[in-house]
Amino acid sequence: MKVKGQKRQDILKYAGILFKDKGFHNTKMDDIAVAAGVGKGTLYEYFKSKQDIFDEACIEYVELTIETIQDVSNMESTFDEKLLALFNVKVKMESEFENIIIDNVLSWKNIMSEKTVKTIIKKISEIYKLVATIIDQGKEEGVVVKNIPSEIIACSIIGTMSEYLVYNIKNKDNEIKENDLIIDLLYNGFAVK
Amino acid sequence: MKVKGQKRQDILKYAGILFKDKGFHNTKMDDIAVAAGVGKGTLYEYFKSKQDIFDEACIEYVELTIETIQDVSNMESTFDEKLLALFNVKVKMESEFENIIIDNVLSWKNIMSEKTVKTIIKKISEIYKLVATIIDQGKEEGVVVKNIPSEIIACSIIGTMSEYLVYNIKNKDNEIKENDLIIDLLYNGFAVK
Amino acid sequence: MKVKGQKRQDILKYAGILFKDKGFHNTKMDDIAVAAGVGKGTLYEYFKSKQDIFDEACIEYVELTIETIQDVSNMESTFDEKLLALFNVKVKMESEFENIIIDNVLSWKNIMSEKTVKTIIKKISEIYKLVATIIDQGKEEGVVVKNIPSEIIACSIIGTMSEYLVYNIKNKDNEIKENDLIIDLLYNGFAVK
Amino acid sequence: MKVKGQKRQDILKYAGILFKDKGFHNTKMDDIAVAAGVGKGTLYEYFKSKQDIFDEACIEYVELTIETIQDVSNMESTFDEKLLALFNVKVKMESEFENIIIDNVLSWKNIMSEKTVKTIIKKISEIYKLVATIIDQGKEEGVVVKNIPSEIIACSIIGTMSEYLVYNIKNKDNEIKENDLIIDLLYNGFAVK
DNA sequence: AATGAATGAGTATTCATTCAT
DNA sequence: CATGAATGAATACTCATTCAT
Repeated sequence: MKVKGQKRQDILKYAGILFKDKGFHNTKMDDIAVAAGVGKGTLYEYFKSKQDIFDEACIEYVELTIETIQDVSNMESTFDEKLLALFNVKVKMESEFENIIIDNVLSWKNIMSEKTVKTIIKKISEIYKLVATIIDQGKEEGVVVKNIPSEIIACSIIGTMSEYLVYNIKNKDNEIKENDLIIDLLYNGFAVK
Repeated sequence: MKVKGQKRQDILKYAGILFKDKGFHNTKMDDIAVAAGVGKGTLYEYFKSKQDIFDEACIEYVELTIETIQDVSNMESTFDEKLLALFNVKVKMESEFENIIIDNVLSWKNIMSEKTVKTIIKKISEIYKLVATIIDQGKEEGVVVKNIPSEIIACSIIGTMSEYLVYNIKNKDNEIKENDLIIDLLYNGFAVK
Repeated sequence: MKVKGQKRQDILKYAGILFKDKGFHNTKMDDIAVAAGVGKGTLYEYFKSKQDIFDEACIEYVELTIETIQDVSNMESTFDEKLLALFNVKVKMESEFENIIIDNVLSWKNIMSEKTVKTIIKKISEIYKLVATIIDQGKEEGVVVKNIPSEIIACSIIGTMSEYLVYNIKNKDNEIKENDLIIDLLYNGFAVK
Repeated sequence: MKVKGQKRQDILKYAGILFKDKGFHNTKMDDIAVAAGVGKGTLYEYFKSKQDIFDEACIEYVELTIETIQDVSNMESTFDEKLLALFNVKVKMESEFENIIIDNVLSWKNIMSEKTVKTIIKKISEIYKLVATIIDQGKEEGVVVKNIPSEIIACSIIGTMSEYLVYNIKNKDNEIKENDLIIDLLYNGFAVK
């Protein structure tokens, strides 16, 4: 079983798209083979099983997410700018793979192998840490309160972001601007001052 | 002295639990029959198909959620108390059926029938409206800012709640208290004043 | 298990109609119960099984056929008239129960019980004998050749009749008249004299 | 060195035998797979469904019948010889597949697909035409009367043949000889001259 | 006697996986 | 390396039969 190579990447890429569109059980090995432009037998040259492809595709996706957030984190920008970038990057991500993995690792535990679930949970905590890093920058810049742990703030940001995207599902293309109320809400909360 | 329709309710109840635990495709009709304590054929006396059971179980769950939130909304309490209740009620709900439905209506579109997806989307907007009603009360009480639409605030609350539960997944039994930082975050945001 | 009674007759009658219209396997016990206007359980008060109903209905039908031919045989008529009557009676019979039984006892052996097949084969030979009796009358009248056994002539008559009905399937209502070519054929054959 | 399509032919052949022996509903896909010496899944590589196999097997059989009769028609023989050949060929056919199809296209309409029924009815009319051609030859030879349409004479011949075979069911191997009474009957009828 | 709700044995079909070429 | 024809385990659903009322 080969572990590297362009063909392997192709399979993962097209399988990922199909899993996203049709779910695990409605995606057939035939579909994947056709989409990836290889013979059905070839899938088994690169992967042990359908399960295996699914697991790898999920990990692949999470890693892509991490890279994207890493990119945001690495930007030469203020906290404010990065927060906005995070929102808008998330929009793009969501529209590519929806939230079947990140938001549902736990519901999907019966599809992913135990081992992959663990891998992904670990990777998700990386995402939290990355977002927390960005928040730490905000604290250093003096725009974020210091008395709340960054990871809890990350919770609020990621959760609000996700929910807002569902709420706004129809206007997927809309970019979030810095003066959007949802941003104001994150910064200032809803309490009357 | 069985109540008429009791058997139907039993089937829905146990099917719901199984779907939640193992997903649609990994739940077999046999499993449901055994769990509900009826013969396999009996399932088809009450439901047209497995699909039908799934759809009804989902609707049932969403309706249960609505009722629960309705109860919170109907409480003779301040906004502050209701918000806390919402958090803690959500904890209990989640631990019973996770969020496979609400958060994923759109990803599940290939499992639920088109008709049921529409029904559920309508019902979810009821949830938003109910939460918005609670927020309106907060506005009347003068504790919630009036310049942000209640539904957007609902987004922030529901999203933060969901994410916080995932973050806190290991300590499921922990009740959220009024002085929890996550509540502070919702009220005041993370901006330095 | 009751063996007599109007309700039993009703069941047989409606079951016969359904078997004829839809075949054995496509006729459900539910259908029979509804058609006969009784409860499903009641069918089992009068019959051991679906198989049993089918067998009895077949026998019933063959007996009806025999009675009909008996009636023709008993007519106060010449051979010529009886032959014509036979043709036209057959038309009516066919249109009521097609030829699923008489013509196919052997093909249906897997549906009818062995015992019923034997019963019916015996009854069919009665039909042959009845037709032979009519032919004997023709011999006595001096219109039918005496050197061919009546049962072989019966073969020719019954076979030609059946096939002609299939050939003429579209004009079911057409009565065969004494000057029809098919009758001429039976009397005189196709050889040039 | 298997011929392309050989496996498909095998399936059809063995399915045909089973359908003939046990009927449509009593022939299981498992039976066909075992009889044809292939895996159950393989059946679905070559046919869409059980229905499809049945339909094709029926058509196959009718085509075989047509070919056989065509062969008789093509013989370099007199009408008398061909008529005899027809009788004896029919014996062999019958003993291989009985008459479940030809005689019953109409009763079977709920088993065969509508499309196949139409196909077969068309093919059966070919059989009539073929037999009529043979009769035409008889007319040319001056041994068959010219005032009766050949297709009606075909009716008489085919019907008498079928019925005689049922009558003679026990002595299947007996060949019909030119001086058999049944042949005399067809040529000269039963009328006293 | 009459019923019909409950049942579970029985079957067509699907699809991940194998392996000869 | 690559393939896809062949496979059979697995499963939703049907319907004759039973039996408590």
